[in-house]
Amino acid sequence: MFQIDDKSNVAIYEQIIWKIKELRLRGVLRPGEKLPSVRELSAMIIANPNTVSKAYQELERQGVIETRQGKGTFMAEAMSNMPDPRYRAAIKEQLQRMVIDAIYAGLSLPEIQSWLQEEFEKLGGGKDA
Amino acid sequence: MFQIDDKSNVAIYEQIIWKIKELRLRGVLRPGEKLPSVRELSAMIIANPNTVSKAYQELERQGVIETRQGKGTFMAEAMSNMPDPRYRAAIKEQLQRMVIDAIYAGLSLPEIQSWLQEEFEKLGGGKDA
Amino acid sequence: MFQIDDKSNVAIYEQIIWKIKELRLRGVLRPGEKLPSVRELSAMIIANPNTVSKAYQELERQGVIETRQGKGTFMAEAMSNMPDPRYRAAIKEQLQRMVIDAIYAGLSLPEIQSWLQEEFEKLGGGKDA
Amino acid sequence: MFQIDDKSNVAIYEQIIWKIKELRLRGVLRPGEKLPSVRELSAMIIANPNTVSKAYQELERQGVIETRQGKGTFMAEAMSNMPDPRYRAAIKEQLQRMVIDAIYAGLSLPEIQSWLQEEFEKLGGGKDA
DNA sequence: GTGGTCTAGACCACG
DNA sequence: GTGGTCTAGACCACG
Repeated sequence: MFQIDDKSNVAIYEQIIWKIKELRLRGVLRPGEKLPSVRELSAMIIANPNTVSKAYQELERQGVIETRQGKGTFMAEAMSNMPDPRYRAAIKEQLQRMVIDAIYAGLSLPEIQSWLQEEFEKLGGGKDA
Repeated sequence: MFQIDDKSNVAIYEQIIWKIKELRLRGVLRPGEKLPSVRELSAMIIANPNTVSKAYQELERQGVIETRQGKGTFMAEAMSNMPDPRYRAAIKEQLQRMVIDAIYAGLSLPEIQSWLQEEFEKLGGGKDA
Repeated sequence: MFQIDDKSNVAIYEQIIWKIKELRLRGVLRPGEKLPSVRELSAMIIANPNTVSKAYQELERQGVIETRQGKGTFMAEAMSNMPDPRYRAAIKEQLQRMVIDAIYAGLSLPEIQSWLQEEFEKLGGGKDA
Repeated sequence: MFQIDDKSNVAIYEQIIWKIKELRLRGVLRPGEKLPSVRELSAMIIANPNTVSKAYQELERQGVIETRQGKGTFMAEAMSNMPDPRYRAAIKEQLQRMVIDAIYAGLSLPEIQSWLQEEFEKLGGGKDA
């Protein structure tokens, strides 16, 4: 279920965040579903509990998961979209950098477009799988 | 010509790298053109010369710019595309993360597609502007 | 284990790079083995941490070592050979310059051949010691 | 006759030194032959006269060329070998670094041996062509 | 504790 | 004037 890349430049806690969001979008994790505890997940992926904890805190801040005292951590019932304009701007910059790198890697627009569509479909396009 | 965001999470030297690639793709910087010296650019963007130097070194390693001893730094004549498969995989991951964030931000596929096309056109799509 | 020559014309960070590659080839450093931290090595060889850091960064770029976030730096598992033709050309030039200097120093072909063989054997000839 | 690589990491004055030694070893430049003046050579290779001057000074110091006041610069009559042990040690280090790089580039001993022999023969092996 | 980034500034080789 | 190397040291993210 869970693959983390030790050697990646992307911080492990960020990999966890993206992975959980991805699993949510793909319908593998469902609303209200219980997540592994910090200790369980850190054991599963061989990471420091602090690292998992940091990921969970950030996910909670974003409304993706919820902690219920004494009961554990759960996927949120609703998928919160954050229509924060600053957030949109950040994504646009992410896309701009990706496009620059892509052109330098010799990728064509149709190629990236097909990747984009493929990813969107794999993730259900937000249609709350 | 050159805007650097102090408060960004993206490191200054990385911002410089992307900016120079962007200006190259948009045709603002042309093949063989002389770049500002390390000291000049660091004065322009109010950064430390070492930071600019690090960006220039990485750009040289990527074949984007060239250093000629005692003469300064120049845009490379040819735009090197790097058909390195590892590099393509890294870009695909970049795109995957962007899509996850985009869906969570409530963006639709058509919206991102139009952003993508817009960016590609703005950057000449590698058609060596 | 680690000797750096202060007075050499070869930059300290380059000496570190060659030394680590040499120790790897001689089997002193083994795949997956933990390297001294930047701070430790800089203390060992009495150099600035930044200098060691620069060497480590270049070694990582070449695939010789790997950095794992917050865990330290490790020898890569596999020895990456880089069959980059530009790289081969650079080595041939290195050899050409060495031969010119050798002839001017009055060295004969058999002498250099025996040095070459000796070095190759000492380094295991890439047979992944 | 003379090729200098602007973009090489090897300093231009060092390229000139190696080139003149190479031409001498290959018999293109002969003992006692007149060399182009500093100004002529700097014009030929589009370099700064100071750069050529530095190369000539170093070549003279090594006994490869001779300056005769008011007459110009000439190849030395005899090929001076310098059996300086420090010099031999430096060449051995040069060879060691080359071998390390070669193994990392996936080159085999026979390959380098054949390169070595080839170069030696091309340069007359010091047999004062 | 670990490496990454950045500043400040020195010194030097090269051109 | 140009970039390359190095020192000294701060601050921070990550684990």
